[in-house]
Amino acid sequence: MNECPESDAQQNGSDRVVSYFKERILKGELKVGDRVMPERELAQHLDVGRPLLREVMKSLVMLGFLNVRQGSGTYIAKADIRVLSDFFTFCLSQEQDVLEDVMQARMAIECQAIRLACERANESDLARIGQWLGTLIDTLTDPEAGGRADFMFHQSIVAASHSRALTTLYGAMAELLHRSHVQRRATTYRNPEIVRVLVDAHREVFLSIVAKDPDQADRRLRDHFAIGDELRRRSLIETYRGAPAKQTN
Amino acid sequence: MNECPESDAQQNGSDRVVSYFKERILKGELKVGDRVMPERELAQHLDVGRPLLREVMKSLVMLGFLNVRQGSGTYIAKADIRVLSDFFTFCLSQEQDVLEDVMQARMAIECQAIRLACERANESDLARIGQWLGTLIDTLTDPEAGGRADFMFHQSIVAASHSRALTTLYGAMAELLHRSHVQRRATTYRNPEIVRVLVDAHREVFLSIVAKDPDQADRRLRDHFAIGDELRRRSLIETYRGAPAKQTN
DNA sequence: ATCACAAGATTGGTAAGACCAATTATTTGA
DNA sequence: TCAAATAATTGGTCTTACCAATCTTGTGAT
Repeated sequence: MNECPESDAQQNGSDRVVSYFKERILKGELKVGDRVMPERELAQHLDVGRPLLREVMKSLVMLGFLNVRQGSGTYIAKADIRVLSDFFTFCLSQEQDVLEDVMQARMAIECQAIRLACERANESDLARIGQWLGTLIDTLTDPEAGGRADFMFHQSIVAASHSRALTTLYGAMAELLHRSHVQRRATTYRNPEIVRVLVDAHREVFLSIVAKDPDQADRRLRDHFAIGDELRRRSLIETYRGAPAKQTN
Repeated sequence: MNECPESDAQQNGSDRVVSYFKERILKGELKVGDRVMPERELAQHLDVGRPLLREVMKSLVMLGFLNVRQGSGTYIAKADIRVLSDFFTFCLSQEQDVLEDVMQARMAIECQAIRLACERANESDLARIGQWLGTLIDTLTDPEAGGRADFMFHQSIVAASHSRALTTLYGAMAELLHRSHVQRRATTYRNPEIVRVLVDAHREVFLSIVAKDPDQADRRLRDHFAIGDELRRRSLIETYRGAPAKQTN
C-alpha cells in the first residue's frame, strides 16, 4: 500500500502527517474547502495513532490551514495571515528595541504600496482614501476617532496597491504598532499646530496619489513619517519635561 | 476583548493551555531557555488531559516557541521567524498570481533596507557586500554560483541595514522567490550582454551605498529590479518562442 | 406525498492508562 | 575516585473509552 519510496519513507510519524498535508496542498490535490478524511480513518491510513495525528492537525489549525467543525469534519482553509500578528507579538516580546525596527518595515511596505497605488488605484480606491482624509480632518479634536482615521487612511493606501502580499504584511505590522503608538498619538493630537502639519502631510500624500506620481508620493510619505517621528519625539520630550519620571505601565 | 483578570476561567481547555504560555511568556515569567513543567504535571496543574496539552504544545513547537528534548524536558525557545518561510509557502500555494506580488514585497523591504544601510553600514558590512560583488563578477559563467552570489549580494545589503525585522522578512521572501526564479536566472545568465548590464547595475548599487546616498541607492536598486524584470521577461519570451506551447503536467 | 421531528450514525473533543525511548540522576563496584 | 550499571524522569506514541456537536435517516402526522 504505502511502499512509496520517497516521502512516506521511514519518517518520524509526526513528519509523515505533516508531509501528507504539505504535499497534497502544494500539489493542489487538497484545495480550499475540501474535506479531509475523518481522523480515525486518516490515522489508520497514515499508520499513526489518533492523538499524534491530532497533534499535527491542531498545529495546522492554529496556523490557519485547517478549519475544523465538530461533528462535520475537517476542511482545508484559506491560510489567513492574521496569525502572523500573534506570531509577531510573541517574537517581539522576546526582543527589546524592535519597535523602531518594525516601524522601518512598515515604512518599507507602505512606501512600496503607495508606488503601486499610483499605478493601480481606481476611482473607488481614491474615493476611499479621500474619504478617510476627510474623516481625519473632521475628527481633529477626537484622539480616538482621529487616530482611527489616520490608521484607515494609511490602510486604504496600502489596499489601493492591490497587492495581497503587501496588504497582509502591512496588516500584521499595523496591528502590532497600534498597541504602542496609541498613547503617543493621543498625546500628539492635543497640539493644534502639530495637527495642522500632519493634516497637510496627509493631504499632500493623497494628492500625489491622485496625480499618479510614484516618486513624489514615496518622497512625501517618507517625509510624513520623518515629520511624524520628529513631532512625536518632541511632544514626548515636552511631556516628560512637564512631568518627569512618569511611569508608564 | 474579554480580558477577564483571572484568565484561567472556564475556557475551552485548549485555550487555557494557550493562555498559560501566552501570558507567562508575554509577562516575562517564562524566558528563553527556561524549562517548563513536565507534561504530566502541567496537565494536572491546568486540569486538562495530557493529549490535549500535547496538542497545544506541539503547535507551539511547530511555531518555534518551544524546544523539546526527549528525556530532558521542554524549554522556551527564541522564536525564529524562519517558520514564516514555510507559512508563506503554504499561503502562496493557495493563490495564483502572488509571485509578482511577493516580488513587490521583497522590493519594498530591500529598498528600505538599502536606505538604512547607507546610514548604518560599517566597514565590515561594506566589505562583505563588495566581496559578493566580486564573487558575482568572478562567476559570470557559472549560473549556479553566480545566482548564489547574486542572492548573497542582496542579502548582505539587507543585513547591513542592521534591522532584524527587515532581515527576517526578507529572508522569508527570498527563500520563497528562490524556488521559482532559479530557472529564469539560469536562463538569463546564458546571455553575456545581459550579464554585463546586471553586473553594472550591481556595481552602481554598491557604489551608492559606499557614497552613503540613500535616495540614489534606492533609485538604482529600483532600476535594477526593473531592468532585471524586463530582461527576464524578454529572455522568457525568447525561450517560449523557440519551444511554444510546452505542456507541463 | 410532504414536511417535521426524533433516533441513530458519523465525527471531532477530551481523558485515562499503558508502554517505549531517550535522557538524566543515582547507585554500585573496581 | 571514577566509571559503568541501574533506576528514575520525561517526552513519544498507541489504544480504548466516552462525551458533544453535527449530519443522516427513518417515521409519523398532516
